[in-house]
Amino acid sequence: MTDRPIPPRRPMTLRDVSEASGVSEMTVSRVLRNRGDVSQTTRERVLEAAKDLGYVPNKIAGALASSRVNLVAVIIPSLSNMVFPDVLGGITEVLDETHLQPVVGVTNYRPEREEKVIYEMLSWRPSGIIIAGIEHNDACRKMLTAADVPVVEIMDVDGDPVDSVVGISQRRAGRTMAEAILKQGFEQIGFLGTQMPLDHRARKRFEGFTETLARRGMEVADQEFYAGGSALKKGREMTETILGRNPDLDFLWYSNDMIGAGGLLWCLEQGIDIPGRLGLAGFNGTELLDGLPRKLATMDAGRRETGREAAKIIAGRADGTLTEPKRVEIEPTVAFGDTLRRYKP
Amino acid sequence: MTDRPIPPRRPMTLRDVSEASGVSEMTVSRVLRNRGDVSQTTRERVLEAAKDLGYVPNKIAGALASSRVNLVAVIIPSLSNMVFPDVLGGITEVLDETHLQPVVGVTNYRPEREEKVIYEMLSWRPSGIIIAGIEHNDACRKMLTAADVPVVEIMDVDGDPVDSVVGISQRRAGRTMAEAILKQGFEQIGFLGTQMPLDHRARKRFEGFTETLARRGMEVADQEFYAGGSALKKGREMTETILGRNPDLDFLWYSNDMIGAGGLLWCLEQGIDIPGRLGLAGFNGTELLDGLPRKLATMDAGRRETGREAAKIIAGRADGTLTEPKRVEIEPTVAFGDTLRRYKP
DNA sequence: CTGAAAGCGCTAACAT
DNA sequence: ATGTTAGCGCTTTCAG
Repeated sequence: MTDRPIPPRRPMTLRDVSEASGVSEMTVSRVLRNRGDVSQTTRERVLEAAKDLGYVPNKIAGALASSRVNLVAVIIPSLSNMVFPDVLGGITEVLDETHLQPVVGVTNYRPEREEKVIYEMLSWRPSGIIIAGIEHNDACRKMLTAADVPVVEIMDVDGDPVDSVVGISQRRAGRTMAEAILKQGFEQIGFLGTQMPLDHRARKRFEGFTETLARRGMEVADQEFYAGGSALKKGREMTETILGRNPDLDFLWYSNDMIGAGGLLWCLEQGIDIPGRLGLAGFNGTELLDGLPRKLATMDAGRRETGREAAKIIAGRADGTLTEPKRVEIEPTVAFGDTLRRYKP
Repeated sequence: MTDRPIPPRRPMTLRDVSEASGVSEMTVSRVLRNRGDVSQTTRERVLEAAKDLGYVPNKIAGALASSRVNLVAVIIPSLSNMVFPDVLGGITEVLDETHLQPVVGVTNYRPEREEKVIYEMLSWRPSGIIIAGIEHNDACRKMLTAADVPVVEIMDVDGDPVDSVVGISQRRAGRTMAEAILKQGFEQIGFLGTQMPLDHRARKRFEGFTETLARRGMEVADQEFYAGGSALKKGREMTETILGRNPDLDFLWYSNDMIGAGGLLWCLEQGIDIPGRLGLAGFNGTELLDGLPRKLATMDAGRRETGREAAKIIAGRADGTLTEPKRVEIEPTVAFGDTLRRYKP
């Protein structure tokens, strides 16, 4: 056995497949992209050679040459929020039918991270951007506009979108919830939410809520906020605190289902009559609520549908089917569950 | 005002910044990458021009020229599982200190999707791959090996890793849990889990569990599986079913905390003495459990730490600090909570 | 400290 | 149906 020096391992290229199959690089490229007419024989020969070598095309080179990138940037504030995985599910569902691929970036609700993530994503020249929220700082807006890429802002339609927008009106959601609560005759309403000045969606919801109360000459009787920790536990604690401070409250609205669930559990343990003595509602329409002792009222924000619609817009833009910015407002629906309806219908 | 035809909008390049700043493309490139010596004056001039134009470098071209990509592919089965966002948190925490960027791909526990995601990710020539699980089909293993990229398989160390591996031994976790349960004198043990032949980690855990029982001449008295739907609700239903069928059970082990929580809630409603009459335990050490009426026993799988260690390995490989494959076994710990300890310590 | 030339691995646009 | 040529926008390398 001769002892020839091993040449340094060079990354594999089209050329290797070309040589292995005895076909020009161009034809190999055609086969690998199912493009143009290639004879059945050549096609098979190439495919076999490629598979045999374990060849994976270099999309970096491909993208540079074709100025086409099949990536869709999805920028969201958090993964642990329950709602974002759902949106992502809707996006994936639609993109799976196309040649497009979602790529996720997380900002942790921090504007400076959002800026960095957008910059980073844009530097890969994606086919589209789906981004949570409609509030972005100037730098972000500038980048998104200048990039000349389809942009879909999601989960909030109250404001001035960069391009397309899909989601519920958070303000309207707040109003609708307030109306539902008032209609049931509740009057002393407490609000419990996250301490997040940067969660604009929660803020707008709250604004819509108070606005409707104000129109009837009412206001939120008490509020309580939390940050960090187990949302379920915080829900308990905040509920105990707010009711301790203000025993006359007859309704509690929670800014998300998880803290609402915590509150519900605590109230049941205390033997509080729900919803006779105290009504409760959460927000998001989380699946989780199905397993609680009593079904917490909530509001479905159409997360999955939001994801689907956003993805459809990007896909439409990518294949030229769609050329204009689009605005899709999703209708949020109140789920009364067992904790909001005081009077039997 | 003259009516000159607007030239077609061409994507912005280094050249535009070069012209705007009156400096060669090469120097602009140097400034933008903080590379080499550039005079303070030139640097500022370039930076201003770039910012002014809203220039975002084209990483595709950069990566092609330098064969350096700052992306780390993170491939996980699901986002709605609670555990993966935590791992991702650990990964991000470490990568944030570097120039590397995580990019997430989701497989939905489907091997054919895993294959596709790996292929797609590899085609972008990432600096590393972090992938959940150690079980991959031949095509996947072949790609991962051939790619000549640092690979870290996570969350399971029982098997033959492609390269590096970080996580708990799922089998050992099952054994440890069995020992803890037996030590408390429980004897009629039921198991409740997900109906997922492809969730190898759950399977191995179960195998370790039964193995330990077998060593004492015991076996799992009954089992129940579910697929899809609200885990909390399924936990309730399964618990009712299994206890209905087999009232003599004195312990239930759930393959995840969410169904465990459902079971716990149901049992408490039924007035079952926990853990006197019936012991319960989940798995994962989820934060969620903090808010339950009683604290469910569980096992912390060190998710965040797993993410951190995996990211450290990739970072080390990327900067040349680390050259050998590494194996990091994380120690899972039993959290007794209020539902496992029969006798006060 | 700055610039010029060559080329990364692929594909568009033409040949043939 | 297949091959040839000329870049894509950047970075590497080498010269000033």
